[in-house]
Amino acid sequence: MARGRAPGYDIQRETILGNAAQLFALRGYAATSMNEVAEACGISKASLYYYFRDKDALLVNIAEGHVSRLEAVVDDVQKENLDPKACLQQLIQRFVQEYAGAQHAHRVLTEDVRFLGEADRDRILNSERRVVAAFARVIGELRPELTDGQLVKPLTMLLFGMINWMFTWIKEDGALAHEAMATIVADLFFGGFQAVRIPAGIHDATKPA
Amino acid sequence: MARGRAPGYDIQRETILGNAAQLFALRGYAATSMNEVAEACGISKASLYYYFRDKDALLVNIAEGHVSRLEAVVDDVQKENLDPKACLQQLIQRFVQEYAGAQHAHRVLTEDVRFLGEADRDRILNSERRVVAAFARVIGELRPELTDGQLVKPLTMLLFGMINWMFTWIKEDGALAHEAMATIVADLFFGGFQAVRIPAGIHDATKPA
DNA sequence: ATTTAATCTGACCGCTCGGTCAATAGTGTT
DNA sequence: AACACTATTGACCGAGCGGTCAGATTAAAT
Repeated sequence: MARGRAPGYDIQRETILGNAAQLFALRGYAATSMNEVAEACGISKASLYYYFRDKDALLVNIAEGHVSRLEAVVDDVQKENLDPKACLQQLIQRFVQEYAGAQHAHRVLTEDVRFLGEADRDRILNSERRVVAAFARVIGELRPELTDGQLVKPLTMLLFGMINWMFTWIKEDGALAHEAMATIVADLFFGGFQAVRIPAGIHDATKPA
Repeated sequence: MARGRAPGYDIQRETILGNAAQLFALRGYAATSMNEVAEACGISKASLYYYFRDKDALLVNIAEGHVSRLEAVVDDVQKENLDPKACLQQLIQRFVQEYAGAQHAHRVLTEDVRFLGEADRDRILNSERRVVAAFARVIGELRPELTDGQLVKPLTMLLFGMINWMFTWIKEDGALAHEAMATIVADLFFGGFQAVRIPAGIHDATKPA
Protein backbone atom coordinates (compact mmCIF):
# COMPACT_ATOMS: atom_id res chain seq x y z
CA MET A 1 0.00 0.00 0.00
CA ALA A 2 1.11 3.57 -0.44
CA ARG A 3 0.02 7.13 -0.05
CA GLY A 4 -3.34 8.55 0.66
CA ARG A 5 -4.51 11.82 -0.75
CA ALA A 6 -2.06 14.64 -0.30
CA PRO A 7 -3.23 17.38 2.10
CA GLY A 8 -2.93 19.74 -0.82
CA TYR A 9 -5.69 18.00 -2.72
CA ASP A 10 -8.61 19.92 -1.24
CA ILE A 11 -6.64 23.14 -1.28
CA GLN A 12 -5.91 22.62 -4.95
CA ARG A 13 -9.60 22.02 -5.66
CA GLU A 14 -10.53 25.25 -3.90
CA THR A 15 -7.83 27.15 -5.76
CA ILE A 16 -9.13 25.85 -9.05
CA LEU A 17 -12.72 26.73 -8.16
CA GLY A 18 -11.67 30.23 -7.15
CA ASN A 19 -9.78 30.86 -10.37
CA ALA A 20 -12.54 29.33 -12.44
CA ALA A 21 -15.19 31.45 -10.70
CA GLN A 22 -13.19 34.58 -11.41
CA LEU A 23 -12.78 33.71 -15.09
CA PHE A 24 -16.40 32.64 -15.49
CA ALA A 25 -17.60 35.82 -13.80
CA LEU A 26 -15.40 38.12 -15.86
CA ARG A 27 -15.51 36.49 -19.29
CA GLY A 28 -18.59 34.33 -19.01
CA TYR A 29 -18.80 30.56 -18.60
CA ALA A 30 -19.20 29.73 -22.28
CA ALA A 31 -16.44 32.08 -23.34
CA THR A 32 -13.92 30.67 -20.89
CA SER A 33 -11.87 27.70 -22.05
CA MET A 34 -10.54 24.94 -19.87
CA ASN A 35 -7.08 25.88 -21.12
CA GLU A 36 -7.54 29.34 -19.65
CA VAL A 37 -8.66 27.91 -16.32
CA ALA A 38 -5.67 25.59 -16.23
CA GLU A 39 -3.29 28.38 -17.14
CA ALA A 40 -4.74 30.64 -14.44
CA CYS A 41 -4.06 27.87 -11.94
CA GLY A 42 -0.56 27.24 -13.23
CA ILE A 43 -1.27 23.62 -14.12
CA SER A 44 -1.78 21.66 -17.31
CA LYS A 45 -5.23 21.06 -18.70
CA ALA A 46 -4.81 17.34 -18.07
CA SER A 47 -4.14 18.06 -14.41
CA LEU A 48 -7.23 20.18 -14.25
CA TYR A 49 -9.20 17.18 -15.42
CA TYR A 50 -7.61 15.17 -12.66
CA TYR A 51 -9.38 17.36 -10.09
CA PHE A 52 -12.68 17.89 -11.90
CA ARG A 53 -14.49 15.53 -14.24
CA ASP A 54 -15.44 18.23 -16.74
CA LYS A 55 -16.22 21.90 -17.22
CA ASP A 56 -19.72 21.37 -15.92
CA ALA A 57 -18.38 20.08 -12.60
CA LEU A 58 -16.63 23.41 -12.06
CA LEU A 59 -19.86 25.29 -12.63
CA VAL A 60 -21.88 23.01 -10.34
CA ASN A 61 -19.36 23.31 -7.52
CA ILE A 62 -19.14 27.09 -7.78
CA ALA A 63 -22.90 27.58 -7.86
CA GLU A 64 -23.70 25.00 -5.23
CA GLY A 65 -21.02 26.27 -2.87
CA HIS A 66 -22.37 29.78 -3.05
CA VAL A 67 -26.03 28.97 -2.76
CA SER A 68 -25.48 26.60 0.16
CA ARG A 69 -23.61 29.33 1.99
CA LEU A 70 -26.61 31.58 1.44
CA GLU A 71 -28.91 28.95 2.89
CA ALA A 72 -26.61 28.67 5.87
CA VAL A 73 -26.84 32.41 6.45
CA VAL A 74 -30.62 32.21 6.38
CA ASP A 75 -30.66 29.39 8.91
CA ASP A 76 -28.19 31.24 11.06
CA VAL A 77 -30.28 34.41 11.18
CA GLN A 78 -33.51 32.54 11.77
CA LYS A 79 -31.98 30.80 14.76
CA GLU A 80 -31.66 34.18 16.48
CA ASN A 81 -35.45 34.53 16.83
CA LEU A 82 -35.47 38.23 16.13
CA ASP A 83 -38.57 40.33 15.54
CA PRO A 84 -39.42 40.65 11.83
CA LYS A 85 -37.82 44.03 11.29
CA ALA A 86 -34.54 43.15 12.98
CA CYS A 87 -34.58 39.83 11.20
CA LEU A 88 -34.90 41.40 7.77
CA GLN A 89 -32.25 43.94 8.65
CA GLN A 90 -29.92 41.14 9.62
CA LEU A 91 -30.71 39.22 6.44
CA ILE A 92 -29.95 42.21 4.27
CA GLN A 93 -26.73 43.00 6.10
CA ARG A 94 -25.51 39.43 6.08
CA PHE A 95 -26.38 38.86 2.44
CA VAL A 96 -24.55 41.95 1.31
CA GLN A 97 -21.56 40.75 3.31
CA GLU A 98 -21.79 37.28 1.83
CA TYR A 99 -22.14 38.57 -1.71
CA ALA A 100 -19.24 40.95 -1.19
CA GLY A 101 -17.02 38.07 -0.17
CA ALA A 102 -18.06 35.90 -3.08
CA GLN A 103 -18.68 38.30 -5.91
CA HIS A 104 -17.35 36.02 -8.61
CA ALA A 105 -19.38 33.04 -7.46
CA HIS A 106 -22.40 35.29 -7.14
CA ARG A 107 -22.20 36.49 -10.69
CA VAL A 108 -21.70 32.96 -11.91
CA LEU A 109 -24.76 31.90 -9.96
CA THR A 110 -26.98 34.60 -11.40
CA GLU A 111 -25.75 34.44 -14.98
CA ASP A 112 -24.54 30.96 -15.74
CA VAL A 113 -27.08 28.66 -14.11
CA ARG A 114 -28.60 28.20 -17.54
CA PHE A 115 -25.59 26.17 -18.63
CA LEU A 116 -26.20 23.51 -16.02
CA GLY A 117 -27.92 20.24 -16.74
CA GLU A 118 -31.54 20.04 -15.76
CA ALA A 119 -31.00 18.06 -12.55
CA ASP A 120 -28.27 20.31 -11.17
CA ARG A 121 -30.08 23.42 -12.26
CA ASP A 122 -33.29 22.36 -10.57
CA ARG A 123 -31.52 21.52 -7.35
CA ILE A 124 -29.79 24.90 -7.26
CA LEU A 125 -32.89 26.84 -8.24
CA ASN A 126 -34.79 25.10 -5.46
CA SER A 127 -32.11 26.21 -3.08
CA GLU A 128 -32.55 29.77 -4.30
CA ARG A 129 -36.30 29.47 -3.92
CA ARG A 130 -35.91 28.49 -0.29
CA VAL A 131 -33.79 31.57 0.32
CA VAL A 132 -36.27 33.85 -1.39
CA ALA A 133 -39.11 32.23 0.53
CA ALA A 134 -37.37 33.00 3.81
CA PHE A 135 -37.11 36.67 2.89
CA ALA A 136 -40.71 36.70 1.70
CA ARG A 137 -41.94 35.17 4.94
CA VAL A 138 -40.35 37.91 7.01
CA ILE A 139 -41.65 40.60 4.71
CA GLY A 140 -45.10 39.06 4.94
CA GLU A 141 -44.89 39.30 8.71
CA LEU A 142 -44.10 42.99 8.47
CA ARG A 143 -47.19 43.81 6.42
CA PRO A 144 -49.56 40.86 6.63
CA GLU A 145 -52.25 42.56 4.54
CA LEU A 146 -49.97 42.25 1.50
CA THR A 147 -50.07 38.49 1.62
CA ASP A 148 -53.55 38.29 0.17
CA GLY A 149 -52.74 40.75 -2.59
CA GLN A 150 -49.85 38.62 -3.80
CA LEU A 151 -47.57 41.58 -3.33
CA VAL A 152 -45.11 39.95 -1.02
CA LYS A 153 -43.20 38.06 -3.67
CA PRO A 154 -42.82 41.01 -6.03
CA LEU A 155 -41.63 43.18 -3.16
CA THR A 156 -39.18 40.52 -2.12
CA MET A 157 -37.83 40.34 -5.64
CA LEU A 158 -37.46 44.13 -5.79
CA LEU A 159 -35.37 43.91 -2.64
CA PHE A 160 -33.25 41.20 -4.22
CA GLY A 161 -32.97 43.36 -7.30
CA MET A 162 -31.38 46.14 -5.31
CA ILE A 163 -28.95 43.79 -3.61
CA ASN A 164 -28.08 41.64 -6.57
CA TRP A 165 -27.62 44.59 -8.89
CA MET A 166 -25.33 46.31 -6.38
CA PHE A 167 -22.41 44.20 -7.37
CA THR A 168 -22.66 45.14 -11.03
CA TRP A 169 -21.86 48.78 -10.24
CA ILE A 170 -20.09 48.98 -6.89
CA LYS A 171 -16.36 49.60 -7.15
CA GLU A 172 -14.77 49.51 -3.74
CA ASP A 173 -13.69 46.23 -2.21
CA GLY A 174 -13.65 47.71 1.27
CA ALA A 175 -16.23 46.20 3.57
CA LEU A 176 -17.18 49.66 4.87
CA ALA A 177 -18.82 50.73 1.64
CA HIS A 178 -20.76 47.48 1.50
CA GLU A 179 -22.04 47.74 5.05
CA ALA A 180 -23.06 51.33 4.43
CA MET A 181 -24.90 50.23 1.29
CA ALA A 182 -26.71 47.52 3.22
CA THR A 183 -27.95 50.15 5.64
CA ILE A 184 -29.14 52.35 2.81
CA VAL A 185 -30.96 49.44 1.20
CA ALA A 186 -32.61 48.62 4.50
CA ASP A 187 -33.62 52.27 5.06
CA LEU A 188 -35.01 52.51 1.56
CA PHE A 189 -36.93 49.28 1.80
CA PHE A 190 -38.38 49.78 5.27
CA GLY A 191 -39.30 53.38 4.51
CA GLY A 192 -40.80 52.52 1.18
CA PHE A 193 -42.63 49.29 1.43
CA GLN A 194 -45.09 50.74 3.90
CA ALA A 195 -45.98 53.23 1.20
CA VAL A 196 -46.72 50.64 -1.46
CA ARG A 197 -50.40 50.67 -2.33
CA ILE A 198 -52.23 47.50 -3.21
CA PRO A 199 -53.27 47.72 -6.87
CA ALA A 200 -56.88 46.97 -7.77
CA GLY A 201 -56.49 43.74 -9.73
CA ILE A 202 -52.92 42.62 -9.61
CA HIS A 203 -51.54 39.78 -11.67
CA ASP A 204 -49.18 37.43 -9.97
CA ALA A 205 -46.11 37.61 -12.10
CA THR A 206 -43.46 36.03 -10.00
CA LYS A 207 -40.91 33.35 -10.31
CA PRO A 208 -38.26 32.87 -7.66
CA ALA A 209 -34.65 33.47 -8.46
CA MET B 1 -28.07 50.29 -64.29
CA ALA B 2 -30.32 47.85 -62.50
CA ARG B 3 -32.08 47.28 -59.22
CA GLY B 4 -31.75 49.00 -55.91
CA ARG B 5 -32.06 47.29 -52.59
CA ALA B 6 -35.21 45.26 -52.16
CA PRO B 7 -37.66 46.71 -49.63
CA GLY B 8 -37.23 43.46 -47.74
CA TYR B 9 -33.62 44.26 -46.95
CA ASP B 10 -34.24 46.36 -43.86
CA ILE B 11 -37.02 44.05 -42.74
CA GLN B 12 -34.68 41.09 -43.04
CA ARG B 13 -32.05 42.89 -41.00
CA GLU B 14 -34.56 43.60 -38.26
CA THR B 15 -35.77 40.01 -38.32
CA ILE B 16 -32.24 38.77 -37.94
CA LEU B 17 -31.52 41.17 -35.08
CA GLY B 18 -34.69 40.06 -33.33
CA ASN B 19 -33.89 36.38 -33.62
CA ALA B 20 -30.28 36.96 -32.64
CA ALA B 21 -31.31 39.01 -29.61
CA GLN B 22 -33.61 36.22 -28.48
CA LEU B 23 -30.93 33.57 -28.85
CA PHE B 24 -28.24 35.71 -27.21
CA ALA B 25 -30.56 36.53 -24.33
CA LEU B 26 -31.61 32.93 -23.75
CA ARG B 27 -28.38 31.02 -24.38
CA GLY B 28 -25.82 33.78 -24.02
CA TYR B 29 -23.81 35.51 -26.74
CA ALA B 30 -20.75 33.30 -26.56
CA ALA B 31 -22.78 30.10 -26.45
CA THR B 32 -24.85 30.99 -29.50
CA SER B 33 -23.41 30.03 -32.87
CA MET B 34 -23.94 31.87 -36.10
CA ASN B 35 -25.38 28.63 -37.48
CA GLU B 36 -28.08 28.75 -34.83
CA VAL B 37 -28.88 32.36 -35.64
CA ALA B 38 -29.13 31.56 -39.33
CA GLU B 39 -31.32 28.54 -38.66
CA ALA B 40 -33.63 30.57 -36.42
CA CYS B 41 -34.04 33.01 -39.31
CA GLY B 42 -34.58 30.27 -41.88
CA ILE B 43 -31.60 31.28 -43.97
CA SER B 44 -28.13 29.91 -44.61
CA LYS B 45 -25.15 31.05 -42.63
CA ALA B 46 -23.66 32.59 -45.76
CA SER B 47 -26.80 34.67 -46.21
CA LEU B 48 -26.58 35.81 -42.63
CA TYR B 49 -23.11 37.13 -43.42
CA TYR B 50 -24.58 38.99 -46.36
CA TYR B 51 -26.61 41.10 -43.94
CA PHE B 52 -24.08 41.48 -41.13
CA ARG B 53 -20.31 41.61 -41.35
CA ASP B 54 -19.73 39.34 -38.37
CA LYS B 55 -21.10 38.14 -35.04
CA ASP B 56 -19.90 41.28 -33.37
CA ALA B 57 -22.01 43.42 -35.68
CA LEU B 58 -25.12 41.65 -34.43
CA LEU B 59 -24.21 42.41 -30.84
CA VAL B 60 -23.40 46.05 -31.55
CA ASN B 61 -26.67 46.62 -33.39
CA ILE B 62 -28.76 44.95 -30.69
CA ALA B 63 -27.12 46.87 -27.86
CA GLU B 64 -26.95 50.18 -29.65
CA GLY B 65 -30.55 49.97 -30.81
CA HIS B 66 -31.77 49.35 -27.30
CA VAL B 67 -29.69 51.95 -25.56
CA SER B 68 -30.50 54.63 -28.11
CA ARG B 69 -34.20 53.95 -27.57
CA LEU B 70 -33.62 54.47 -23.87
CA GLU B 71 -31.92 57.77 -24.53
CA ALA B 72 -34.85 58.78 -26.69
CA VAL B 73 -37.25 58.02 -23.84
CA VAL B 74 -35.21 60.20 -21.50
CA ASP B 75 -35.23 63.09 -23.97
CA ASP B 76 -38.92 62.61 -24.51
CA VAL B 77 -39.78 62.78 -20.82
CA GLN B 78 -37.49 65.71 -20.19
CA LYS B 79 -39.22 67.68 -22.91
CA GLU B 80 -42.42 67.57 -20.87
CA ASN B 81 -40.96 69.86 -18.20
CA LEU B 82 -42.61 68.05 -15.33
CA ASP B 83 -41.88 68.64 -11.67
CA PRO B 84 -39.22 66.26 -10.33
CA LYS B 85 -41.60 63.75 -8.78
CA ALA B 86 -43.83 63.45 -11.83
CA CYS B 87 -40.74 63.32 -14.01
CA LEU B 88 -39.23 60.41 -12.12
CA GLN B 89 -42.58 58.64 -12.10
CA GLN B 90 -42.76 59.03 -15.85
CA LEU B 91 -39.20 57.81 -16.28
CA ILE B 92 -39.87 54.71 -14.23
CA GLN B 93 -43.12 53.94 -16.03
CA ARG B 94 -41.67 54.51 -19.47
CA PHE B 95 -38.52 52.52 -18.76
CA VAL B 96 -40.46 49.54 -17.51
CA GLN B 97 -42.56 49.73 -20.67
CA GLU B 98 -39.51 50.01 -22.86
CA TYR B 99 -37.75 47.11 -21.13
CA ALA B 100 -40.90 45.02 -21.35
CA GLY B 101 -41.03 45.52 -25.10
CA ALA B 102 -37.38 44.72 -25.58
CA GLN B 103 -36.58 42.12 -22.95
CA HIS B 104 -34.18 40.16 -25.12
CA ALA B 105 -32.23 43.23 -26.17
CA HIS B 106 -32.23 44.38 -22.58
CA ARG B 107 -30.69 41.20 -21.29
CA VAL B 108 -28.12 41.28 -24.07
CA LEU B 109 -27.27 44.84 -23.14
CA THR B 110 -26.78 44.07 -19.47
CA GLU B 111 -24.94 40.77 -19.85
CA ASP B 112 -23.07 40.74 -23.13
CA VAL B 113 -21.55 44.21 -23.42
CA ARG B 114 -18.30 42.69 -22.25
CA PHE B 115 -17.94 40.86 -25.55
CA LEU B 116 -17.81 44.09 -27.53
CA GLY B 117 -14.61 45.69 -28.71
CA GLU B 118 -13.34 48.57 -26.63
CA ALA B 119 -14.58 51.34 -28.92
CA ASP B 120 -18.12 50.01 -29.25
CA ARG B 121 -18.28 49.14 -25.59
CA ASP B 122 -17.19 52.61 -24.53
CA ARG B 123 -19.69 54.27 -26.81
CA ILE B 124 -22.53 52.18 -25.43
CA LEU B 125 -21.46 52.54 -21.82
CA ASN B 126 -21.35 56.29 -22.30
CA SER B 127 -24.88 56.13 -23.58
CA GLU B 128 -25.88 54.24 -20.46
CA ARG B 129 -24.08 56.75 -18.30
CA ARG B 130 -26.09 59.57 -19.83
CA VAL B 131 -29.31 57.72 -19.02
CA VAL B 132 -28.25 57.08 -15.44
CA ALA B 133 -27.16 60.69 -15.07
CA ALA B 134 -30.61 61.85 -16.14
CA PHE B 135 -32.24 59.72 -13.45
CA ALA B 136 -29.69 60.88 -10.91
CA ARG B 137 -30.33 64.53 -11.71
CA VAL B 138 -34.04 64.19 -11.04
CA ILE B 139 -33.43 62.26 -7.84
CA GLY B 140 -30.99 64.95 -6.76
CA GLU B 141 -33.70 67.56 -7.28
CA LEU B 142 -36.03 65.61 -5.04
CA ARG B 143 -33.64 65.58 -2.10
CA PRO B 144 -30.94 68.14 -2.76
CA GLU B 145 -29.22 67.54 0.58
CA LEU B 146 -28.17 64.10 -0.68
CA THR B 147 -26.04 65.54 -3.41
CA ASP B 148 -23.26 66.53 -1.06
CA GLY B 149 -23.26 63.14 0.64
CA GLN B 150 -22.67 61.35 -2.65
CA LEU B 151 -25.79 59.34 -2.02
CA VAL B 152 -27.59 60.24 -5.21
CA LYS B 153 -25.73 57.86 -7.45
CA PRO B 154 -26.05 54.84 -5.16
CA LEU B 155 -29.76 55.51 -4.76
CA THR B 156 -30.14 55.83 -8.51
CA MET B 157 -28.41 52.52 -8.99
CA LEU B 158 -30.64 50.86 -6.40
CA LEU B 159 -33.62 52.07 -8.40
CA PHE B 160 -32.09 50.64 -11.57
CA GLY B 161 -31.45 47.44 -9.69
CA MET B 162 -35.13 47.01 -8.96
CA ILE B 163 -36.11 47.72 -12.54
CA ASN B 164 -33.35 45.79 -14.27
CA TRP B 165 -33.77 42.77 -12.03
CA MET B 166 -37.54 42.73 -12.62
CA PHE B 167 -37.14 41.05 -15.95
CA THR B 168 -35.15 38.18 -14.56
CA TRP B 169 -38.12 36.99 -12.49
CA ILE B 170 -41.33 38.40 -14.02
CA LYS B 171 -43.36 35.87 -15.96
CA GLU B 172 -46.32 37.51 -17.59
CA ASP B 173 -46.01 39.19 -20.96
CA GLY B 174 -49.15 41.25 -20.42
CA ALA B 175 -48.48 44.97 -20.16
CA LEU B 176 -50.83 45.22 -17.18
CA ALA B 177 -48.52 43.38 -14.84
CA HIS B 178 -45.62 45.53 -15.94
CA GLU B 179 -47.45 48.81 -15.43
CA ALA B 180 -48.57 47.65 -12.01
CA MET B 181 -45.01 46.76 -11.16
CA ALA B 182 -43.81 50.17 -12.28
CA THR B 183 -46.28 51.74 -9.87
CA ILE B 184 -45.08 49.54 -7.05
CA VAL B 185 -41.47 50.42 -7.76
CA ALA B 186 -42.35 54.12 -7.77
CA ASP B 187 -44.28 53.80 -4.50
CA LEU B 188 -41.44 51.93 -2.89
CA PHE B 189 -38.80 54.33 -4.06
CA PHE B 190 -40.65 57.57 -3.26
CA GLY B 191 -41.76 56.23 0.10
CA GLY B 192 -38.33 54.94 0.93
CA PHE B 193 -35.74 57.31 -0.27
CA GLN B 194 -36.99 60.05 2.04
CA ALA B 195 -36.18 57.66 4.87
CA VAL B 196 -32.61 57.04 3.84
CA ARG B 197 -30.22 58.47 6.38
CA ILE B 198 -26.93 60.00 5.40
CA PRO B 199 -24.15 57.82 6.79
CA ALA B 200 -21.34 59.49 8.71
CA GLY B 201 -18.40 58.91 6.38
CA ILE B 202 -19.64 57.36 3.17
CA HIS B 203 -17.34 56.08 0.49
CA ASP B 204 -18.28 56.82 -3.06
CA ALA B 205 -18.51 53.41 -4.61
CA THR B 206 -20.32 53.99 -7.83
CA LYS B 207 -19.86 53.23 -11.44
CA PRO B 208 -22.63 53.86 -13.95
CA ALA B 209 -24.26 50.98 -15.71
C1' DA C 1 15.45 0.13 -1.67
C1' DT C 2 11.33 -1.25 -3.56
C1' DT C 3 6.59 -1.01 -4.27
C1' DT C 4 2.33 1.21 -5.21
C1' DA C 5 -0.83 4.50 -5.80
C1' DA C 6 -1.35 9.72 -6.34
C1' DT C 7 -0.17 13.40 -9.16
C1' DC C 8 1.08 15.54 -13.40
C1' DT C 9 1.88 16.18 -18.44
C1' DG C 10 2.50 16.56 -23.81
C1' DA C 11 0.46 14.92 -27.54
C1' DC C 12 -3.47 13.86 -29.58
C1' DC C 13 -8.68 13.38 -31.25
C1' DG C 14 -13.14 14.51 -33.18
C1' DC C 15 -15.92 18.27 -33.56
C1' DT C 16 -17.81 22.78 -34.01
C1' DC C 17 -16.75 27.37 -34.30
C1' DG C 18 -16.59 32.06 -36.98
C1' DG C 19 -15.83 33.29 -41.36
C1' DT C 20 -14.93 32.97 -46.75
C1' DC C 21 -15.81 32.25 -51.57
C1' DA C 22 -17.01 30.99 -56.12
C1' DA C 23 -21.00 29.97 -58.19
C1' DT C 24 -26.01 30.28 -58.77
C1' DA C 25 -30.66 32.16 -58.83
C1' DG C 26 -33.70 36.00 -59.01
C1' DT C 27 -35.25 40.61 -60.65
C1' DG C 28 -35.74 45.45 -61.99
C1' DT C 29 -33.81 48.24 -66.05
C1' DT C 30 -32.66 49.00 -70.82
C1' DA D 1 -33.48 39.25 -74.75
C1' DA D 2 -29.50 41.05 -72.60
C1' DC D 3 -27.66 43.23 -68.85
C1' DA D 4 -26.28 44.52 -64.07
C1' DC D 5 -26.82 44.11 -59.64
C1' DT D 6 -28.98 41.96 -55.41
C1' DA D 7 -29.74 38.00 -52.89
C1' DT D 8 -28.64 33.19 -51.65
C1' DT D 9 -26.16 29.05 -51.18
C1' DG D 10 -23.16 24.57 -50.31
C1' DA D 11 -18.71 23.54 -49.67
C1' DC D 12 -14.83 24.61 -47.51
C1' DC D 13 -10.92 26.42 -44.10
C1' DG D 14 -7.87 27.12 -40.11
C1' DA D 15 -8.35 27.51 -35.31
C1' DG D 16 -9.68 26.43 -30.94
C1' DC D 17 -12.78 23.81 -28.25
C1' DG D 18 -13.77 20.00 -24.47
C1' DG D 19 -11.97 15.91 -23.38
C1' DT D 20 -8.69 11.54 -23.38
C1' DC D 21 -4.71 8.73 -22.62
C1' DA D 22 -0.37 6.44 -22.14
C1' DG D 23 3.27 7.32 -19.72
C1' DA D 24 6.48 10.06 -16.67
C1' DT D 25 7.24 11.76 -11.94
C1' DT D 26 6.68 11.92 -7.10
C1' DA D 27 6.26 10.41 -2.41
C1' DA D 28 4.13 7.64 1.41
C1' DA D 29 4.24 2.88 3.20
C1' DT D 30 6.68 -1.37 3.47
